[in-house]
Amino acid sequence: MLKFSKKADYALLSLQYMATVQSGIDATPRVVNTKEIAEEHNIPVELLAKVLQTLARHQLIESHHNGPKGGYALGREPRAITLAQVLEAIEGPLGLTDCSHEKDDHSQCEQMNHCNIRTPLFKIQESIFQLLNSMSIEDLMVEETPMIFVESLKPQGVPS
Amino acid sequence: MLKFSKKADYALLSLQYMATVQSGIDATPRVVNTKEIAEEHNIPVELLAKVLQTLARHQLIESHHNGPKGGYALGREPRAITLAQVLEAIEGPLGLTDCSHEKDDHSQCEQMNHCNIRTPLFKIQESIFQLLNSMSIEDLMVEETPMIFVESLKPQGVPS
DNA sequence: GAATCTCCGACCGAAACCATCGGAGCAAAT
DNA sequence: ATTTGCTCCGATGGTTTCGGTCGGAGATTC
Repeated sequence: MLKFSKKADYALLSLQYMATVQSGIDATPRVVNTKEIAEEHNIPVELLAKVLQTLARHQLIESHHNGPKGGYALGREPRAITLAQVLEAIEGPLGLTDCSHEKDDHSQCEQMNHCNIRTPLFKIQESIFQLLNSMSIEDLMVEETPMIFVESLKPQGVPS
Repeated sequence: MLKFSKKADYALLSLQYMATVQSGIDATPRVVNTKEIAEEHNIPVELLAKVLQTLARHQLIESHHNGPKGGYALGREPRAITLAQVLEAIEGPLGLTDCSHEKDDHSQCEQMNHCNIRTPLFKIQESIFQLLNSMSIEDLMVEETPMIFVESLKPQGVPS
């Protein structure tokens, strides 16, 4: 539950990689191609290509001319690319429920005609959005501790 | 993306309904059966049955004797049932990535041998957990404004 | 004791997702 | 001008998850 799709993982990995690679170089942002990222992270090239295409279509990255020396580079500075933007580009509009986006009609949700949990769920949704919007690619560029295990995912005692 | 499954929706609806129904009655918690909930919210009975079974197995609700007059009731007070518990019961252990739970070995994640986004993602994950753990069934029992549309899901300007 | 109603586990089709393949277009290098 | 290597785009297949359905087992009421 709440798991990112692999495409989303690949997108985040790629963006972080591109940001790291071109950091320190001010004038000429380095162009990096699909194959390089794929080999670096050991993911299938063709699938990654599709992910990068999608990111380019949403202008999160720029495709620098075809042919040799071609490739991608970040479209903006890392800080200006939020995680919400990335996820939305890859997975489409995000929301906890189906009825989050039906601006036009709410006929879809007839099955829950007496739906009483909409409002509180929207509040949760809003909090998650805020969280994902507050973090950018820049925040992914931290020195990495090799392996961290989150031990207790279980709720530690019940709020009473 | 980030969407709840229908089973999760059904679970939350049911719990909220059971909590509402038995509120005001102090001594004898009212037992409610599957059919009643299903008809109330217009969802398939058999599927809802499975959801309730799962909830019972995780002791979020109690199954009161079979036969006529049988049914379910909340296992604890609404405040003691967090959303995280519900989701985890229905969907299994929740985490943004696959490598969130591999306590034993990390062989699974060979494909991302140079995975550099683990730590920041775990931070996001932790925040979401905290959020889902801070809200309980009780928080779902609010007076409902008939229909609310969240208008702007899009990021409103970029943090610079 | 029979009937009725419930909980419970097993089963099946549908849909989404991951991954793959082939081809077209284009710019740079030769 | 030709070749090379890369980006793009569409169509396709296999696999897993999810939504939904079915029949059986157990208990209580009449």
